[in-house]
Amino acid sequence: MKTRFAPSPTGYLHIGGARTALFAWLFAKSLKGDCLLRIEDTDKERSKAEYTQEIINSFKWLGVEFDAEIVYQSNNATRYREVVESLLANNTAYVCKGEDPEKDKEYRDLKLSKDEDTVIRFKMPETGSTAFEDLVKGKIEVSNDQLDDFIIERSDGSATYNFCVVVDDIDSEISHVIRGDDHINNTFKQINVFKALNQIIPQYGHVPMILGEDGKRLSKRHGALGVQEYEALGILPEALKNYLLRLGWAKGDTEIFSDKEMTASFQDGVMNKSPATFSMDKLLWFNKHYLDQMNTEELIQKINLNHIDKSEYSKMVINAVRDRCETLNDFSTQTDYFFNEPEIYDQKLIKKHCSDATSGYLNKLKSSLVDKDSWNQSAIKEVIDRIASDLEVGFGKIGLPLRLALTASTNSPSIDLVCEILGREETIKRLDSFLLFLNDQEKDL
RNA sequence: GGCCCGUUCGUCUAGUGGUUAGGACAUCUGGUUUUCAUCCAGGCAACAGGAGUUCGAUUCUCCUACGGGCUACCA
Repeated sequence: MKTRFAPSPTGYLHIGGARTALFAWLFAKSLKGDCLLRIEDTDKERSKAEYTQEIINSFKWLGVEFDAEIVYQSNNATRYREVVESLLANNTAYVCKGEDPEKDKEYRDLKLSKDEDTVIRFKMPETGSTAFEDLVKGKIEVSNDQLDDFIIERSDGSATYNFCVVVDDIDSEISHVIRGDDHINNTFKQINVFKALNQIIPQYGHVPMILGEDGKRLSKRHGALGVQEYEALGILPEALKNYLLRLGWAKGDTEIFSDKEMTASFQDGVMNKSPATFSMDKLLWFNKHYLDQMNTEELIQKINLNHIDKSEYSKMVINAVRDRCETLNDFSTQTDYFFNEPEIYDQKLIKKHCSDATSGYLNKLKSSLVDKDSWNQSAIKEVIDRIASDLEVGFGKIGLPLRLALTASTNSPSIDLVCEILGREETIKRLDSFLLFLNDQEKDL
């Protein structure tokens, strides 16, 4: 069996297209079949080669690998011409002059010759109905009088979408067409072309669309981000894939599916018939899950930050902050102060956590830290605890200013751990800078 | 307008002719905690509406409402 995904290169690959592709691909892979990528670039005005490249890159990143060569419809013009001729020959298509849509059918048996003022229309059956058994929606049927004689070849001699699709599906021997349900109405037209050509009609499965967080259909101009933008946001491909899979497909209550599990269980799950609303929150939850699973080396490689390398120091830093990161990008701000001394302190935080007494506390702490014989998390905690109880204040009166001094933030791992990782020298140095800063502040007041 | 598709907690969904209608995300509460997180425990919350079939419908049928799609010399 063989499926295909057929985007038109008129923009980047957005999340909806990616999901449809994922379903088509998974459907094929779960049945040990092939899935083809076909670029539908018959619209010369809007199709761009750079979009094609972007689409290809997006799939590469996602880990969706298509089989065989990419098919470009723009390469098939002669083939389409040939098939149009055969339709003309067996009288299932006709040349039409068509200024008036009402009168199109009057040209059906006129057998005009083609020129630059005419198009070629498909001769749709006028009675009966066209029906098919959809893989996800069940039986779908429409009366043929609803279908019109659509154009298959433009006046410039180029073929149109609903016709090209059929020719390519035949030539590529596509057995199953998995696509968005916005194509349901096209299916009726296409089925009739298959019939006119005397070819086997593939099986169709129409998957529902994705809606934006506001409930409106997701589109390029309506909040749909490109796959590459999720990458830029620090989303892992496995997280996006897993999330997309669960958006519209389910196998019981299971949420997490590895690549292998996806293909293994795809046929056992159920595809939903209704459109689903995209949720960034849930995507982020999947992302955190896959981030948690990753070992430190892998993580360092994926984070791809200049200051993070394979050193023990980097590893300590990563492991210290990973709990509070849900995207790859979060590691940037979360690790920054381990590599760069804070330069400015937030006034609001200073006001909130520091008082006149703070300098005194911190000076005491500093001298104890300087004298402390060992330098590790528990030893440092001991020192802070002791000073706090000597001074008869809570841990926060000392710990919070210390955190500010070292990280310029109120969001960091345990402060004793931060001290340990930073090292004694750096810790004292930052403490000194902060003390100086506090001193200057008092003068200003 | 015509045609096609759809409708279970706020969101993603499971599920069945008889269930306390289950899980996940979000949210709320509590616990752990030196901050922020993480983590753990618990709570709130749904079968669109109306007929019909049936001993019984969330489940089957029809209608209505609402949502989406198509209706191009776009794909």
